[in-house]
Amino acid sequence: MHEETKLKIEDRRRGDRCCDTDLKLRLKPDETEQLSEDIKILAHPVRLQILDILSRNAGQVCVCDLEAALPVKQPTVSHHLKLLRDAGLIDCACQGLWAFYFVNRAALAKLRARVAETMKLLG
Amino acid sequence: MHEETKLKIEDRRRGDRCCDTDLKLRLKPDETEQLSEDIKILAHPVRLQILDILSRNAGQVCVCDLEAALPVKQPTVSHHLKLLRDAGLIDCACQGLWAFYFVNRAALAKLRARVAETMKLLG
DNA sequence: CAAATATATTGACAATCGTCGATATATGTG
DNA sequence: CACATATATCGACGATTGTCAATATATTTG
Repeated sequence: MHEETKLKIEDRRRGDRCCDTDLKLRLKPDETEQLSEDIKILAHPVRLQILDILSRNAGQVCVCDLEAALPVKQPTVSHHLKLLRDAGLIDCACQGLWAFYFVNRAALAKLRARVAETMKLLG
Repeated sequence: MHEETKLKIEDRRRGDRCCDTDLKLRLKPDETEQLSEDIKILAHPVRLQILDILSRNAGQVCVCDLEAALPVKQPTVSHHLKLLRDAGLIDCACQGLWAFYFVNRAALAKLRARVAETMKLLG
């Protein structure tokens, strides 16, 4: 089906077989998988808003404060907090009945750098 | 239920009512919605790989080249290409039987800037 | 026109995600 | 202990997403 010598893309003409091009991936499959997983965390308005709020009120915001500020109910807030926590982007300090959340600035900076680097590569 | 004067966060004690904090959002709901929508486009390994390939082979890659390089079948490749096209991040030039795709560098740069700005804000 | 090829589209299906009511757990109050 | 409050977890449900076989469309060749 394929010729033995590969067809250069620039020589491809009408009727020539295609798919003989050997495209290398600069991003390795594993890296890509991991990166898209990380980006997914940011791809939700509520999670962006949570990060926005926490970034300016470190350690001073409890779950019900967030619930009051966001368009979702408490279990949903807790759900998104858990995702952000599992991703290492936020953390919390329990104090009495409350859980005061804060951004993990180091982790967020690291993610930011990785995203920026990748996007620069792609653009 | 709530006192008339709001409780300062730093004065909150055990048993005090919470949720009286008036948290302002730096990111407006509409912006946040739009931004998360844009980020979602990047949150898939196949789409990241497509951008990776196209960025180094502008106008030289057809769909079946991509199919050969990616772990998904042709309809799925076309599907992701359509999403990227609808988002304005790529474009294509049809030539005979082939559709040669390329990255819209201006659009990607614009998205990159917006993402970077937001992440800086959050960190 | 008939056959071959490349791509897009459709439709079905499974998997994942987002949401919320209900409930569990933990802490503090009287 | 009984009660109230804050948060986490569970379970169900609908919405969205990802995938692919099948098919449609378009182009080119003979």
